[in-house]
Amino acid sequence: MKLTNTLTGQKEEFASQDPIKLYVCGVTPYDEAHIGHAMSYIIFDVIRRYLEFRGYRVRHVQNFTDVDDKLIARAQRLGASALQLADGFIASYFQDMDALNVQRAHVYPRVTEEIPSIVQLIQRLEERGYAYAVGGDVYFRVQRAEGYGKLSHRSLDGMMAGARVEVDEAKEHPMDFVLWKGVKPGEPQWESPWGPGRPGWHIECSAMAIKYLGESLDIHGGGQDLVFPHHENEAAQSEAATGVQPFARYWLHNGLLRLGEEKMSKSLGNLVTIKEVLSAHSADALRLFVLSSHYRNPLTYSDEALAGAERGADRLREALRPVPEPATGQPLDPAPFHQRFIDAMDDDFNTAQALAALFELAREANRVRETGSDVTQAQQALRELGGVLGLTLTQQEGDEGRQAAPFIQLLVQLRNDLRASKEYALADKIRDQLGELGVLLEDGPTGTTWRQKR
RNA sequence: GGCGACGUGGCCAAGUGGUUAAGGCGGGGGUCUGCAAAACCCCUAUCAGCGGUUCGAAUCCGCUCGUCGCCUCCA
Repeated sequence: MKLTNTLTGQKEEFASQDPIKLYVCGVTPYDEAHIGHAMSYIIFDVIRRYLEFRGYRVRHVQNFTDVDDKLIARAQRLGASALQLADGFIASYFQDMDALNVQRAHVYPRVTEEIPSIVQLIQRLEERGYAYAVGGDVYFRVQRAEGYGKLSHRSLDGMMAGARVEVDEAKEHPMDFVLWKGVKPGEPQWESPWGPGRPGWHIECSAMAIKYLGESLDIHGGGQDLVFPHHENEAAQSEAATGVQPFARYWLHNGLLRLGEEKMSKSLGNLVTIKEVLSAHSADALRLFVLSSHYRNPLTYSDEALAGAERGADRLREALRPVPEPATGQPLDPAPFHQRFIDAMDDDFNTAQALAALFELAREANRVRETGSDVTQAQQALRELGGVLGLTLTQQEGDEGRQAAPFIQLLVQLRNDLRASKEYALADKIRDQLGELGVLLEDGPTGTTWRQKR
């Protein structure tokens, strides 16, 4: 199995360890999760599912950064506490992830509940000469960190040349970053050896990862926008504190979702929330859309693309229709498709190629079932491998659908009586009008079936 | 300005040195059907441009053009 490691910039053989220690950077819960988040968490969900499919055990930890400037600012604007605001958006986040069929991590540590470990880690850095206090703040001493910039492949000099580095008199070096922020009026605060305050941005991930997974991780993941400064700083301070290298053996980063020609991001305000997408499209469609390109490449969102993905999802679902009569022909052997799926996924999680194998399996199953072949094994394989990609491939009928079912069935029977007596005009009218209500009728050789359109 | 990624059919998107350049969506034609729908079959590209390396390149190198990302909060 091979995967591309941001640290080396190379596609490397994945040297297995069991259980695999997987840390994925979570969200700052100050707003609804958007489809950029969906993309990232779908990708890491698939990576985890595939590792498990390949027989590894995976211990998956994902944080919530529930103290942060924007979270505090928003809470103050709304007259709520930061904690309340975070609680609400965390609940909403879990709703979204459940709806997307994203498996839950084993642990979801929250910054506000991990302050002691964070303080301890900063103390360790201070003892080892990597941190210094100025006023109530504590900074990380970037110049002392050997190899700083190795993850994002840039040098301190190169970054300084960017000229957008703000000069702060308090800091020894402009790139030094804050580990502990001294308290400001009206902000959440905790006691510490440096006075009351709260953690800086990057330190929480180090503290939580080390606490729940140990001093060296197998895989650390997140969006490409986190490579610098977040992951760079996380790696630097973790290695500085523990002396263990590397902090993470494999760094995996997904490409960013774009809307039009720009990245979708909170600061640009060009967001589409997960809830908005799921009100119009199925989770399978969103997953198919995300997985149809390679996870490291950027992807451009559009409603048309989602609609296309929905059609594709429909086709896979269709292939799973039950076979009514007992099949007599040669059973379809899914093994070659199974193997193609594995070969694709083993190669840096090439989900696009893996999906191609599934589509071809679906087509082959549809093709041979018409000649009476047994496709139950093929369907089982499609279901299983689809499941590895987190696809449910089921029609999600709402409560309305379930309640309307007997009435729809009644209309279908009535219409078939009309068809039997060749009253096609009326029969078509029933079909058309049900269609307008979102109910699709299909007359097959074995009878009429119906399903809901989205 | 520094670092990096990308440019493949109408759209999305795999492939990264050598059989007929995956797959999805869309479009066209057909089979099936009372008609549809679904399903299936057939058709729909020479890989941004230029130059080079090589027996051979979409795939390696250089240049040009274009797009995007990071360098500041961000999955």
